[in-house]
Parts: sequence; C-alpha cells; structure tokens
Amino acid sequence: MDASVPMPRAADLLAWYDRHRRALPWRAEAGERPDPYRVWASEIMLQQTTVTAVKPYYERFMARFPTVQALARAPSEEVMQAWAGLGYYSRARNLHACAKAVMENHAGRFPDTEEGLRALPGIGAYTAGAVAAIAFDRPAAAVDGNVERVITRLFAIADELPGARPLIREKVLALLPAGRPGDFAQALMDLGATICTPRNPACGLCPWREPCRARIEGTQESFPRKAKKKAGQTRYGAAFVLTRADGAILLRTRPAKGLLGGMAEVPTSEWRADYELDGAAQDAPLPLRWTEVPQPVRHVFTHFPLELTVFTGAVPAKTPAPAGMRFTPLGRLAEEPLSGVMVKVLAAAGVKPTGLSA
DNA sequence: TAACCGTGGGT
DNA sequence: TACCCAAGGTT
Repeated sequence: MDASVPMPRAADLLAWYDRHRRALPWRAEAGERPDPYRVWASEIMLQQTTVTAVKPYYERFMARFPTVQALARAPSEEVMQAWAGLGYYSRARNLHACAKAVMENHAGRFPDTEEGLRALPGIGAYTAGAVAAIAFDRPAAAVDGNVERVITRLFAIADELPGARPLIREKVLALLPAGRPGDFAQALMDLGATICTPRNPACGLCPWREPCRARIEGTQESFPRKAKKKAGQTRYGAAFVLTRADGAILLRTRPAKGLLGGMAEVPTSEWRADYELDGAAQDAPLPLRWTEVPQPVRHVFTHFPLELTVFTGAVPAKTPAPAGMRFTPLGRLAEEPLSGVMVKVLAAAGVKPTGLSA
C-alpha cells in the first residue's frame, strides 16, 4: 500500500449523495423508510436494465399491482403481459413466484435480512444486499456493475471479473459507514451511474478523487478488467403471421422455461444456424399460400443474433386454430405477452398492436 | 465456471 | 458498423 494515498471515507460519499442524489420513482424521500415491496420490485426490474427503460414499466406495474398481495393473486399471463418488452422474462416468472412465497411463507412481509431475502426466487447476492440495506437499514453490501466499476478504480484492482468479486465485496464491507447503510448503497450506485461512468468519468467532480488509485495512475477507463465475450452465431428461421378474415391473428405460447419462456408468439420454424428457407412451407402452421415479406426481421439477443423471414397468410372467418394455438382479435393483441422480437415480426407483417405497452 | 437469458441506447 | 453497457440470477 502506498501511504501517500489517503483512504476513501464513506462520509465524503454520503455528503456528496446528500447534494446530488437522483430523484427516482422507487426512491423514498430523504429520511423516509421506503416500501419494501416497491424497493424489491424496482430492484428486479433494474437487473441488467437501464433506469430509463424501467421507469415507465415501474409506474404501470405499481398502478396495476400496488401490493405484494395484489401481485401474488394476479394470473401469470397478466404479470407476463405487464413485463412484455422489458426482457429477461425469467425475472417476471420469478417475481411472481417470489410474491406468492412472501404471501404463503412470510405472512405477506418481506424477510428483513440478506439471508432471508436470498432464499427467495429471483433474489441473488446483489438484490438481497440492496433490499436489506435500502428497505431495512441493514449493513449489507450491494455490489452491482456500478459498484464493481467504482471499487476496481478506487483500489486499482486489476483482477478480471467475475473473479475479482469477492475482493470487491470485501472492500465495500470495509467501507460501510456506522449508519445510513441504505444511503451508502444507493450513493455508491449513483456515483457509478453519474460520475464514475464507463467512459469519460467526471473525476473532477468525484468525492473520492483524492483516494482513487486509478485516477492517480490515469488508468480509470481500463477498469474494471473483464474478458471479452464471444459473439454467438446468427440463427435463422421463418415466422408465420396468419390473419383470419375477422382480423384475428394466430398465436401460441412458448414453453415456460428457456428463451422468451411463457411469452406469446406467432408460429415460427425452429431457429437454427443452418436453417434452409426453401423448406419453410413445411414449418407453417397451415398449408396455404404464404407471401414472403421482402425484408427479414433482425434481432439481437444476448448470446446470438436472429434473422426471421416473415410470411403472411389469410384464412376465412371461423377457421379453427390448430392444436395448441389460438386466434387473438386485433383489438386484444395488446393483452398478449408479446416479446420485443414478436412486436417486430408483427410490424413487418403490417400488424400494429394498439396500446401495446412495449 | 460458464452458458444462458432481452432489449435499447451510447459511442 | 460493431461493439459495450445496464441496480444480475439461475443452472
């Protein structure tokens, strides 16, 4: 350790937070205890998702499910629909399961410890720490991507993520102030989100500029260190938008687990790297004259790009849906849990769901 | 441990 | 354009 570099002090960060904290819909007023349900729901929504994307979903979600009891009692399709477009749909399934567990196993109250929270579905190390600290004033570490960046820079931790996580956690615990654990957790995240940004950090405005080793070295942007991820291979497939004469669209529900689990979709072929479009007709839900939409729909998932060729077709009114599928009236399309990629497919086919939340 | 799991925005 | 990134969790 270089003795000439001062130790960072939590008090300096908290003083900065008192002047610069962000006003966010799920954040209580200074000095007030927030509703654990709202803290928890916002934390789940914010997993790997930007504040900007979450805001409108959070507002709608709270209006629709004001309490953990209301959420627990809601049908799963309604929960999935409220989440549609936000991504990482296992979060929505786990959120619903967690609400039910809180009602059935915890008398409708969230556990107030990290350990108790961690045992609930969809709550991992970060979320347990965040909810414990923010909602229950527990002295817990909430290490998210922001905190990883702040801490690796502050101490110039050159170990790659995720291997460096235990050390980062140690550092955060060592920095915890005697009081205000919830504010400290949020201050650390606010600092990462507004000052200690991935690129062009505003070090001149940082309350920890003096003790920051990376700033002293001039290597701020080289932290945190992490291995590059390989890009997945593009997968291809065909999607079939079938319109009945009364305007209804043929849909089905995807299996509960896996990619887009539990979400609604138009029938498609399998999605494969070696998919042959020539045989697409065999993958159609019904044998009829399909029209290819000129421009395929491209979509990028976390681990692979997808290119779907869209086919449109029409059938007479009163045509029954094939087994396992349903015709949804155009006016009720907005009630279906349609993923982002399916909204793109429908748009490419000229179908515009009205009032869609996504 | 590493792969899986969405989507939109920034550079 | 092609990356990177965002209040991660599960298997």
